[in-house]
Amino acid sequence: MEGSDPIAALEAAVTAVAGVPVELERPSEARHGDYATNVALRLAGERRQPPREVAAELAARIASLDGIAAVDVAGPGFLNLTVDDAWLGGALAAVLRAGGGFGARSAGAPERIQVELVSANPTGPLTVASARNGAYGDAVARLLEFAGHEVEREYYYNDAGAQMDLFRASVEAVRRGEEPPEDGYHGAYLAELADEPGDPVPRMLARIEAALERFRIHVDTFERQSAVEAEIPDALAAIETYEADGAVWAATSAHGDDRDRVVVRSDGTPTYFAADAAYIRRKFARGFDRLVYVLGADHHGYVARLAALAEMLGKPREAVEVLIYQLVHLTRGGEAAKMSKRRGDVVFLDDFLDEIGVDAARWYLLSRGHDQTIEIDVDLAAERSQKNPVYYVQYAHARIAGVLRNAAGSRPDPAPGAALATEERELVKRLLELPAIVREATARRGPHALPAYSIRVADDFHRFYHHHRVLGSEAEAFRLALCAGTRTVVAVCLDLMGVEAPERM
RNA sequence: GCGCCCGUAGCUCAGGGGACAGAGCGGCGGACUUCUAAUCCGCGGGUCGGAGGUUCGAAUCCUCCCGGGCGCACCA
Repeated sequence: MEGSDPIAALEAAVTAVAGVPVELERPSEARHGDYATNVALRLAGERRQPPREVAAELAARIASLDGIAAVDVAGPGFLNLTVDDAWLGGALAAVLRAGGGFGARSAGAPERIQVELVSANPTGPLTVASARNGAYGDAVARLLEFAGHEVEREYYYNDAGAQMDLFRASVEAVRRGEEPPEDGYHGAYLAELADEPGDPVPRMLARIEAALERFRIHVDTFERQSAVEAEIPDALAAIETYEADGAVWAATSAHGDDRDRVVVRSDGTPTYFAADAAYIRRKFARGFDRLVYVLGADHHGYVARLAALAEMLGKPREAVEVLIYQLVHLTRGGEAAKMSKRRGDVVFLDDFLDEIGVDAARWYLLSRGHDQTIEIDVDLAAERSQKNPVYYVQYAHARIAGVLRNAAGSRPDPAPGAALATEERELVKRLLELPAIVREATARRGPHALPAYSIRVADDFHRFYHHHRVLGSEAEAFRLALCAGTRTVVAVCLDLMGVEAPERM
């Protein structure tokens, strides 16, 4: 792993000198060197020595490390390291050797992980709210796979129960030429479902699956609520329950929940939470080490009760991970667009994709932290699609692909033949950030770091490209290697986001 | 009332203990005999919601307050 992460290797070398873990960061200012660490400031306290004194002592020893051109003590006691060109060349060689696996396999102990995503009931087409769930959940799944875990994507849906009865009744009403029930479903899609005979639910589900595939989300397994409900008695026997007020309760408050939850109503019917219990038990029985739920902010109350269920089933509560994303607010022409499925004025995923495209849609939905609500003016997103930064990044990839096509026959060589220019050094250093970016994005379940980082990569590449000729220059071999490394890094980022890396634009 | 999330540039948002706070869009002004100008370069733009606290050092951590979003079912 460290063999393909030059930064981690350098950090390990400096750590060996300092005696405590060292993290290198990239200073915002060029005069602060290539990499900086505050380790001397941290050590000063425990050594009861002035920080700059500690720094000076460490600097002398770090300066003799392989690849270090200079070490400066700055400010209150920062150590600013400058690496030499040969080190950067070696690092670039490591990127090229790793190829599409650069930054991958960071998981110490690979797990079997299930990511449950979208799980919208098939009572209508997917909306943009589900699109955020899907884009986010799928990106997290891709990150986990990239880290080396075995990941399965699952979609859970209701195929029986009151809402589905109402949905079927709404379709039936349309077939009879009547208005759907007052509290039923009303979209134009009902007419299409009514045109064909039989149960509309499987066809609605097929349409949803097709929309997800178009959105580049492949669901491995679909789980039906009716199948899960059949296992409710077994699940209730496996957890702590008691009777009170004529109902059966699960003792979730003993496991971190605010209160206990009813699992069987006083009329004898099980609650939705009873199905949750059966479902989570079934998931564990299928052999997953970790269960990831991707849920909207309106479900944040589930976190405690699902963890409680895991504990009651004898699993560590950390084995259930509930990822909460904030809601998507859509506006159209300044007016808030309604998101209820029972109204006709919703924005469906397919329409959204028609307007702004799959790449821009995925990029846009992933660009914000999942803890942040998103506001999208649908008209604006469509109108300004050319200005979406996704094209800026894709263009970098296409540009490189073009150069490499034209360079056919010419051999890349990551060893610098001459002193590297500023733009070349900056670009190499940028590429080397990928493993840390990916590790952190994975650990924090925050794929929004990827678009932010890939913009910086594209930025550094476009600047390099503008200032330096690749083909026919004296530095052609090195620059071709730099182009190849950049293409790899951009392609890895785009793939983790589910965005295409085009060869031409 | 209780719980979760969020207040950073005109707008949409990054940054989640370090050195003068960033990007995109929008505004203004420049650059193509060129491997792709979907590019590059420059200018302007900020009480990081407010007040305390911890720290050598706070947009970042803690407390309180203000403002916004979302939840607090024997619904699904």
